[in-house]
Amino acid sequence: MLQENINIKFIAEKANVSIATVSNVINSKGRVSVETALRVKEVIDSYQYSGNLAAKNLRTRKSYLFGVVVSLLQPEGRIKNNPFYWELVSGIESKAREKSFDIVLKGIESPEELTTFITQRNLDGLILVGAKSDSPVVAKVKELDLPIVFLDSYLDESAPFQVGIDDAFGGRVATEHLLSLGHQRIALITGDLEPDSVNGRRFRGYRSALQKNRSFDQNLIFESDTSAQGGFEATEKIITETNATAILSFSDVSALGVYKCLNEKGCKIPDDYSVVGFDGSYFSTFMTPTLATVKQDVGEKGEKAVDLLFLQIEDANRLKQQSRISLPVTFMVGSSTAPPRSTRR
Amino acid sequence: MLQENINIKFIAEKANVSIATVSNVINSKGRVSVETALRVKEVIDSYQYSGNLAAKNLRTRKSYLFGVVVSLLQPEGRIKNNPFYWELVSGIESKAREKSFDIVLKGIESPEELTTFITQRNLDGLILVGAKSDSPVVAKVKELDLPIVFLDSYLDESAPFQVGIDDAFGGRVATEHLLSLGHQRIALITGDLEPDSVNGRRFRGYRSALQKNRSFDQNLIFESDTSAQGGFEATEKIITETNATAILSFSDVSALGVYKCLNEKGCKIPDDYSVVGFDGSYFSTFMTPTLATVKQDVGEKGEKAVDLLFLQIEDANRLKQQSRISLPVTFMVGSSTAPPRSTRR
DNA sequence: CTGAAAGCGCTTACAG
DNA sequence: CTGAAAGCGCTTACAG
Repeated sequence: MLQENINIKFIAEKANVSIATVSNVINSKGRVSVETALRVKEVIDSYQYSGNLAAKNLRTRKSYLFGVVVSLLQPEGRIKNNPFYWELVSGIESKAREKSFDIVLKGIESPEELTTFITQRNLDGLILVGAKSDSPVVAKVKELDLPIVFLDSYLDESAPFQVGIDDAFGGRVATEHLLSLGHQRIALITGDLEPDSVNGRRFRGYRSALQKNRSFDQNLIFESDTSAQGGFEATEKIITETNATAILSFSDVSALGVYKCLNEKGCKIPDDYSVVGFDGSYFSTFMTPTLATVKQDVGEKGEKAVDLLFLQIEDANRLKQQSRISLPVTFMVGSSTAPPRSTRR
Repeated sequence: MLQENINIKFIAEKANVSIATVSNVINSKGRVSVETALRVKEVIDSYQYSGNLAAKNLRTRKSYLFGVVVSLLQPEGRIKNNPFYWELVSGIESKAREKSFDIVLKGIESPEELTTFITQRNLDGLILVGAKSDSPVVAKVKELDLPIVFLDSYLDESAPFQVGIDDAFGGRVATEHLLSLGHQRIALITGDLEPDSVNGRRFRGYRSALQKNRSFDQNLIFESDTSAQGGFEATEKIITETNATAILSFSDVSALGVYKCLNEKGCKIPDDYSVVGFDGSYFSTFMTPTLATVKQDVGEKGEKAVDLLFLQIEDANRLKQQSRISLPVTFMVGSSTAPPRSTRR
């Protein structure tokens, strides 16, 4: 007694109609009488029939699949450790699910792998995270006739759909907060500092605030890994090599290392050093003292990216329209900042 | 000049062979002469042809797709905040990629959604994370004739393929560490305490260690959210309602809240309270004082799960074989534990 | 309103 | 060693 495959033909037979009618019912084409439709639906329900997407895909060229690519070409560390990716992917998935799209998560090691991935799977859209403007992946992908959204990237107009946050503003507002407290020497801990990157923009904000105040100093900038360890090592240098009174870290994760190092060296936060982070991670309010930070909504970033994908799918004309979404950030006051020691009494 | 679709027919024409031969070359069936194979390969390369998986899938019933499902039926908070999921998914993805499988990440809200997902996409395998033994999803999924691996679940023999860690051992070793320091009253902060769950097993380890020592006390157990906030709230109660000298948290994330609360109340770690976490998160060594914790390798858990999937795919006979992989955990000494105050001088 | 037929791009017996 | 043909499960003109 072998289980017959439940496919459209099986349903058609049970409902005494043709497979074309079953298809019309499923896709609500409306060219079916109400009674027939009802009967077909009943059969579908009773057998829990749910169609074969591969066959549908083959016929319609739609896969209902979005690719989410986190380039492995980036420094390995960032991928494994950044606690944000899950939140991001979570936002993407839930938004995609609303419209019955699935997401396939893919790490790639070369541009060719990406195009192969896209064509093999007939992807309906692609979300690329943290692509660098000069990356061969970006060049390759822009040639494709496919809805794409770049996340946390700063690409030129040839990549019309991008979602990010106001990084420059975040960098500026964090710096201005420290300036307003009276800090003049604000050390910076940053990841990779390419100009057209998230860090690059945050840096611009930092620099412009300081330049307005004539206190920008190249020697206070420390490029390190975006990780707790990276923050720790940068802080060691800051303590010994500079006379900074405040530390701005372009990620909360690094700020963990800043705290650790300051604690080990017997430096008090905020008495000896004020500290400001970036991201507004779930743990920032649980650090002691509470970390002042620039908060962003990572989940929403993912959701917006999916919105832009659907925009491109639903209205092909918009393909030409520029649409860079820049989500706002908020400065979160914490107990990790105070006026510098010299100005206090 | 419209771009012709590059499909198997196109390649066949360019190479002057039939599509059957192209197919045989692609799939290395070996029934093709060396010269022909070479010529075909050249054409394939020059057009960067990469096949259509939907068509292949339709024909062969293989999708080269694994589903990774994090049940949304669990308390919402756990999904969004747990920093481990990314590490887990990262391990799954990289292992799957080695054998050219892609993974589709899916949140589900009902058992029906899951079966629909599986049949629609013709999944070749499924990884289910943190399923409860009495969950309808588990019941539904076990009926299916599909390679499945349960992660961090404690199901009976009817679910032969499971991957987890030695939770009971972890709970025991953490407790014994505190006992050996002289602590008698060890408060416990745990998430959901179902018997057949990760927390349930860790609890068994905790309880058995304490019972052996005749110091198990039901009043020292605090069930709360697996989150920093949950840890914070539980600690407030521990301080005011108990005379505990040590706190064991079944997650490092909660331990963040423990630290926060103790700091706020002016309690010193480890002088007033010893603290032990669980998981060995990237941030545990960056807490001050360094958190003693039970370390697990989340990425490896994901990789092992994929291994078990391939085991089932490659050898259908093993479908009956029991194979629960329990990965080891290591106790990581930290600066967060010390003998209780009363025993010190 | 309904159904027969073609075709999406593959693989796989089968014949030669 | 090679190719013609059938068929996987759908959708979509098209005819009736």
